[in-house]
Amino acid sequence: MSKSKDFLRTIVEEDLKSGKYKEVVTRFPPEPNGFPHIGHAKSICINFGIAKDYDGHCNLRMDDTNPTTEDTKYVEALKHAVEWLGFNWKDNVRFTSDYFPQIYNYAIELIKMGKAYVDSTNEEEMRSLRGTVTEPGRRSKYADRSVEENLDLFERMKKGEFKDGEHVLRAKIDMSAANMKMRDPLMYRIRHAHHYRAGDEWSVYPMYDFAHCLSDYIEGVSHSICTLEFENNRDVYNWVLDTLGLSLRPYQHEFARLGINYTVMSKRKLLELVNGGQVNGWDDPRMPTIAGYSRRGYTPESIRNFCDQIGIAKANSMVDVAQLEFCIRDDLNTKVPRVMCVLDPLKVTILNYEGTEELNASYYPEDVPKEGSRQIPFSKEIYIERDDFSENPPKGYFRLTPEQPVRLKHAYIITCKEIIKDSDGNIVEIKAEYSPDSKSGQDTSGIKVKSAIQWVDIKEARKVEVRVYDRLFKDEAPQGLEDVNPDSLHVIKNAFIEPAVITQKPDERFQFERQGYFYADPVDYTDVKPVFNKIVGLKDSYAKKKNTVEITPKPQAKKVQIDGEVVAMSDTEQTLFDKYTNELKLNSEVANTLARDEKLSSFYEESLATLNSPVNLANIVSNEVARELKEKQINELKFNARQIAALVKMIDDETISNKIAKQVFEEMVKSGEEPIKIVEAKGLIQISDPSKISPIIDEIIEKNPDNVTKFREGNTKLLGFFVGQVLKATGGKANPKVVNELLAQKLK
RNA sequence: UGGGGUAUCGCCAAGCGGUAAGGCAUCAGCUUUUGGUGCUGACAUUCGGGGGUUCGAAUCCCUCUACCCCAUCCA
Repeated sequence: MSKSKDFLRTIVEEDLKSGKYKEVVTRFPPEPNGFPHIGHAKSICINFGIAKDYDGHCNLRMDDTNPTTEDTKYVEALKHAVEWLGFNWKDNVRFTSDYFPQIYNYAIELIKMGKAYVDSTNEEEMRSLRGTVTEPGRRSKYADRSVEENLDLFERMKKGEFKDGEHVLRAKIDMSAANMKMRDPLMYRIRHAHHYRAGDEWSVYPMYDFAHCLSDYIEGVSHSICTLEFENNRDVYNWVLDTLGLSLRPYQHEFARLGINYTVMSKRKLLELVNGGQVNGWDDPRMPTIAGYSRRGYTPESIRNFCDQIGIAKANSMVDVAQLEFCIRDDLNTKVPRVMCVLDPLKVTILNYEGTEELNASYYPEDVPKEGSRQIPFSKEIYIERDDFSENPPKGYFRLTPEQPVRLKHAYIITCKEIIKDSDGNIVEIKAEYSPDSKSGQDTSGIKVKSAIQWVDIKEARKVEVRVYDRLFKDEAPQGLEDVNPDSLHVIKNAFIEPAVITQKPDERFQFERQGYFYADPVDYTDVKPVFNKIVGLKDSYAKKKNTVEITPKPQAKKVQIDGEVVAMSDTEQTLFDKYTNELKLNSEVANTLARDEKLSSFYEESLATLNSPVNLANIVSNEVARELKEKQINELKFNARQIAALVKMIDDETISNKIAKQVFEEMVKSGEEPIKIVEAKGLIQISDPSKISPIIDEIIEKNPDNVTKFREGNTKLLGFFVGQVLKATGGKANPKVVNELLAQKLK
């Protein structure tokens, strides 16, 4: 649990601490128009996870405002996905469609306020009136309709008096807004369609932008978490709630959606796979759907863990599928029984063995703290994996060869005596001999083997079907069907497994020793015809080494960045720039910053009138003041130019250090207090007396012997560490220049 | 092109002016009757590029670049 907090949890914590909300309420709000995939899992883990972490609650809400795409079967799949992942929603499942009456009333309220109007422009014209990203839009002629007319029209829209598309209800915001979403967004459209839940009651349906924020509000949601593509919609979200005067309301926060390499996540592309027959339905074990992972054998824990590991941020990213595979291996490693299964059988006859015996074997290796064992039948004729014998072994081969004995796991050591081939030269059988005194657990043979391999007794083994999956796409960032891997499914009809797996059924998931993790297919498995899905292979450093092709070292060409052209200065800016560099001796960068920004230059000039310290003044104005002026006007600032001059005066006098000056500045930004008062009140006067600083340094040096050694060994960047420690100990008041000098002497 | 975002190791990702966390992947070594697991170690003199401010910058300022989102009566 030492994991650092993500930005959402940081926000939630702050909001709880500040008392903005008493309780955190989140929601998972999918539209029930498709099957949930692992991207939904991320969202589920975030929303339910945050609610759980802060003792709040999370609702499951179907965002079902579009009657033409939604269906009950998706509602069920979504509910099941949340449950499968191990989360509980508060009370019943919510439906935006249940809020239709309330949402409708809010629309009426907006009309009455003159903030919404019925527009009867056709679709095409509306698009052209909306303008483009660079050109402002124009309002339609219907925007001036009276409140009464709007009310009347809207009611008749609801009653079903108009055809689809004849009218819409729009918010009256700003047709020239830079944010396209704010150009009088649509709030209602006419849809004469049957809603899977609301039936035929409604002829008008609210749009996402209107319904979502209100649904969040109605449910008392505090943190409305969604993906990055809704960033632009946030302004509408806020506009609706603010205009309606709804207080104690939710705020929207966005995170980056999940991408995994060799995988597609879009509903449309997933649907193409299903419809195109590339996979066998939504729950095909190769699909990145919850149903697919579940059928494949992934555990809810592993998916949750994965969502935890990848973190939450705002950068678009592509997670390596290896991270997911690690999670399922990691989970199953400590849980699942080990059994023996031969996928590609090669017959071995043990010439010197007669009769049969039962070998006792634990289901779990020593490092897994679980109990349980079974009997494994053993006799003269067994199967081993074809891969585990090599007539002409490559270097570093640990398994059975004509010269090299091998242990049969849980049984005896065997040695190859004869290789039987068919007329084509294919190996069909191995004749071997066993060492009677090499029995597992009581080996006195003294024979050293390099490896222990899995095997099954031919007579007692059960035939099983094993489905081995490879990644669905051959491209790391697949675009569509053209990138599908044609060999993503291998069905092995004649694999052989030890009988206890079928008769004892110690679990549903197994590790087939040395091969990977497998899952009894929940749909097709029967005792008569057992079917197993391969969940994931074991890590295989031998196969990896073998397959290592000399990858041509990429040319590592350091990417050259081309600098764009800087906009030329205007004449006035140029004059100012010249004055700053020539008369005031500012460096060109600072002069440039100041000269190009009218707010900054005027602020600077004003401060200069009070104090003749052009360079220091310029520095603080072009750096610190610039930050405050980015989104504000000068008259919105709590401090003024005279106060900045007073602050700089103290730096010039060496009353305070630059570091303290920044601290004082922060305070001025917040309170507008006089800098001198702040310095006095907080006792921030700089300590430059070496005799006061010296003992503190001694103490720090004494407390950090390791770092002192490292420093003396040449790790000079540690000087910063020591300076930091001393400054921390003095509340930032020590004169850093003095500290540096002293430190350099003492650490020598 | 206006606006809104984002850039830290091969892939994720912390970091909020004072020693560049952690996970995955990779590579070594030890352990091992799974070429698994476990353990140990290695793996960013540097944070998209360039400048500036500072004793000190991934963090503050300026500037450039690249990528993502927005002009559905979808969500």
